[in-house]
Amino acid sequence: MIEITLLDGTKITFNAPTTGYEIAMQISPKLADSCFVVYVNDELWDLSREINFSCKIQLVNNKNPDVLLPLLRHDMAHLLAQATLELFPNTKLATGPATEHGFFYDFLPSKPFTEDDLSKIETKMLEIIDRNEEITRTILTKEQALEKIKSQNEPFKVEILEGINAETVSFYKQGAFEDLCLGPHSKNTKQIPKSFKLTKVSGVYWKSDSKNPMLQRIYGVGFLNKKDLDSYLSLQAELEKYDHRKLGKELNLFHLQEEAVGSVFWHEKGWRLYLTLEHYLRNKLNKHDYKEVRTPQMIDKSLWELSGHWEKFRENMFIVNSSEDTTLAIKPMNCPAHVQIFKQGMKSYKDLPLKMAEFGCCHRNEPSGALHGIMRVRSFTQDDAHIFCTEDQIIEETDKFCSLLKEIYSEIFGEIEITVKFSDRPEKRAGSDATWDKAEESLYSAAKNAGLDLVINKGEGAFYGPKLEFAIKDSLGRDWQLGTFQVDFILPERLDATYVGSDGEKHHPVMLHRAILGSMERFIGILIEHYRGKFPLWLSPQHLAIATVSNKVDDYALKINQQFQDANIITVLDIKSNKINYKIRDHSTNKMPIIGIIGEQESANGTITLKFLGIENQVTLSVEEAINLIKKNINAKNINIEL
RNA sequence: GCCAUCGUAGCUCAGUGGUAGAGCACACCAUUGGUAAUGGUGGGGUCGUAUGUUCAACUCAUAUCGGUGGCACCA
Repeated sequence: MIEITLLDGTKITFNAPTTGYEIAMQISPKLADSCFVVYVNDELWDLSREINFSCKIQLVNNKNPDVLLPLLRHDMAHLLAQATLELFPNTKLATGPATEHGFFYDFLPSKPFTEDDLSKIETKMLEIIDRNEEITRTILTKEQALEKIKSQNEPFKVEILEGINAETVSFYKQGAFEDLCLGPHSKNTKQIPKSFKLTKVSGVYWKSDSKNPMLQRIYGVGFLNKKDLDSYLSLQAELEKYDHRKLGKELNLFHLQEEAVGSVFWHEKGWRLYLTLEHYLRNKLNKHDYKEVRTPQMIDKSLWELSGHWEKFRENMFIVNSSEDTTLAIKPMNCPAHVQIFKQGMKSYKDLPLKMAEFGCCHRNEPSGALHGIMRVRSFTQDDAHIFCTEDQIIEETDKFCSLLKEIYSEIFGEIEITVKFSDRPEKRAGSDATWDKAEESLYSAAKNAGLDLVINKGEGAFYGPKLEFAIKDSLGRDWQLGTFQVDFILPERLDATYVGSDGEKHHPVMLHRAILGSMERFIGILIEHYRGKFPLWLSPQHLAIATVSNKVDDYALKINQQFQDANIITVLDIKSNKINYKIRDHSTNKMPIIGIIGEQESANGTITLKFLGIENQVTLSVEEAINLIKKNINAKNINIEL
């Protein structure tokens, strides 16, 4: 006898093996119809799979969207593969899982898929849903499965199967399409909602390895219903408006052009933003014992050979042959140069920790496909610093860094979601296990101590030490690394940096590589998207537009413009002969935080009317009051204007 | 670098095998108007670049450069 316990504790008994579907039918045919899969003792099973033991079950229908959605997306992936094979029979299959918003399937097509093919495939997918094909599961031994797949001439499936460590494997079949798959799946194709859309086609390397042949991946997005799909699609369209490349052009912050691929032309407004950030950061560094330096842009090859970069990083370095016997490299990073400064003169343990900072301009010859607006460029400036310290100082320095970073991020962003990854020892590494134990432990506990939620990134550390990576999502959900903190036991030794310890002996210091913003370019890109171009007053490249109602008050406007400028307020004087309506629209669309309106009333009273971006109320103040109000908000780094 | 895709005026975009068009922006003229576009006139493009097919190429083909979406890369 089989006893089935339902979620509410109800027990149903069967004399023979049953299925999820039969159980649901016993409760009500309507329920059975609405269900997709069933939890059997916390494992998801197909409804048609035989249950031959007593267990706890939970039927899954669209009241369990978190469980159902990934399952349906997996159904959609199979549907995609089936449709593609029907249209292009010579296509070879790789894999096709569900993703965060949909699904994909990887194929080796006989002729490359183009975007035009997507709509054909999509139509075929809808057709298969209407055919209402039963989805069935069969179990084969590994040998049987291998024979089957080989007869189907599916080389990638063979490779997948060979990598599976199990005696039996499952296949799922719908119509003529059959796929090696763990499952579970819905009962039939009719159950798959028609709320999906094929979005893009991309080349992908088999097993994500660029040495392998390139397959083609077809991506789709999929949701429980049409409404969810539509709201996802319109949200994506909305978010595109906040792309930093679009806003950078619209707000006249910077541009890129093909004669300088991967390098930014900063326009006046973008550069003002850059300088504001740099100035802000420099003040922070001064308050935290950092010493700012400046190192050469081009350094002889011999130093890069010593540091190991010539061997490991040469592909990405720009090389300059300045004469027949001299080869210089434009620096791709600042660390070796900072070590050179450290090495000047004799250092004592009393000099440690020594924090050397540089707004270091680096060049890396990134692959063309990696470039992305100002977020990934070939010429960029790191807010770099290296902390030379003893092993015993790692914990405290990590702690100080984390709290400084948190302070800076919260001042700049206000509320923002940041993920912190902790990358520990990779397989290939330098240094002893004892050293790694110590480095990982100190970094981990210090980060925890600073209140950071850590995601463990197993084996992803640098070869010279563990690291913390601070990452953020852009407006379209892409992840970007900002800050970083890395423990390095290797470079000081390689470049022979030493200090004299209290024992009178020479020792190699530990080097902590750290950046808070990461690169100025990427950070500004993130900042543009985060604020959607509407920067807080203190970061805004311009503070106040002085707009006249008519040319009768030009003289007054000129006079007070000078007063604001004398108070270090960045103004734009607009005495053009446009109507005030036009001027307000113009400055508002350009995200000017404050518009100062000057008409005959203001001129007569020695006042200015301030209108704040996104705020209904406006105020009329004396020029002096207005200056104080603006200065107050700038100095307080308020995210929103406080009147 | 790889797969797909795109490249027309400063910007956003339309367009056709017979050497191009709109709106905004810009210039000039008129208007001096109090809270998100005042009206008129005008200038501006060898249609990314090169080669080819053709009587004729912005349109078709090939190559190349650059952008975009992914993949790989980001020590």
